[in-house]
Amino acid sequence: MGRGKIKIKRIENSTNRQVTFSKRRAGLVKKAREIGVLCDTEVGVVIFSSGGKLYDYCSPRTSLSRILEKYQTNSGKILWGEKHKNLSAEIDRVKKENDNMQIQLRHLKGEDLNSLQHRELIAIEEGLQNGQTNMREKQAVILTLPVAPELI
Amino acid sequence: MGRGKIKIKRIENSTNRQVTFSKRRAGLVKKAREIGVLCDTEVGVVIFSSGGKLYDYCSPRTSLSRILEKYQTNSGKILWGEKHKNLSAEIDRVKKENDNMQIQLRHLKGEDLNSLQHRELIAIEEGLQNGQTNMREKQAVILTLPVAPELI
DNA sequence: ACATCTATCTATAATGC
DNA sequence: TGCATTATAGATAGATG
Repeated sequence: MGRGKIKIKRIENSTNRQVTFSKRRAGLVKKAREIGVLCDTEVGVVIFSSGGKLYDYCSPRTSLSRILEKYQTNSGKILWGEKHKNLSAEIDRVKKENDNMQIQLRHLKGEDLNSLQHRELIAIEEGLQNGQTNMREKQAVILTLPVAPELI
Repeated sequence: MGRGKIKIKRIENSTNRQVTFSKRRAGLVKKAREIGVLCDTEVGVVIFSSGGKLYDYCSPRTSLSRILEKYQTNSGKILWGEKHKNLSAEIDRVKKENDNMQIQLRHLKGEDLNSLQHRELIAIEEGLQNGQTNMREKQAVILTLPVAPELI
């Protein structure tokens, strides 16, 4: 539409490309607004220029966020699959750490020892003894302090 | 554009509205495709008809998901609502649990005791002694077994 | 409700300043 | 470089089958 017909393919001249981008972006947003009003629909448009700049439009009385939420429930497509996967993976990882520590704690308390090898029991025993040694040293320090331990 | 000019306001006749919706939706998507190709940009469009039906377009070689990911990093707006928040919250919760157990373990090993109150030290000491008691009982059982402990 | 047609309106490519 | 103009291509409102 204009003085000459153009082929729909990337405009090589970067100046022309930029100019056309501005014009057509405005046009696209205008059309989006119009269909929204005329047909009483919700419309969202997101455009990234090749320079990475962001432009968007969305019908009044709603938000991209809300439109996309609807999009997901309607299409069944998950838009943020990757992000969610990452978060879920982190949860799994942390929970596993958690379980391991839980078990260690139990062992140190003398619980759930039945499934352990002798070697492992020895290690725990050593851990307990180290702990007590350290603890006694600490207590000793406290007892030699000139004030009551409760106030430390 | 057409036999007559129209005002940009909701089309009351529902048949006309539906027809216009189809036509303009096609037009909008075509424009989106064109600006994408001509200007080498990424474009995403989401439309909900008033009947709740979903239509969308997105440049080839990408996906709405990717476009929206970019949208978020560029705009700083968060598009995903509850789900994401819930996952984040769970991560926080689990990590906190994690930290607490980490600390307990350290304490039982006799580390990081300096910041503790006397009362807390006593509790830990008791824990250690319980642990050792339980441990000794366990060891005693093992020692009375008819096979070498290593093979258990 | 759906496809086709066409007169008319709109968007815009090229141009000029 | 960016805005205003204008001739033309493209989109589409209403009509018709």
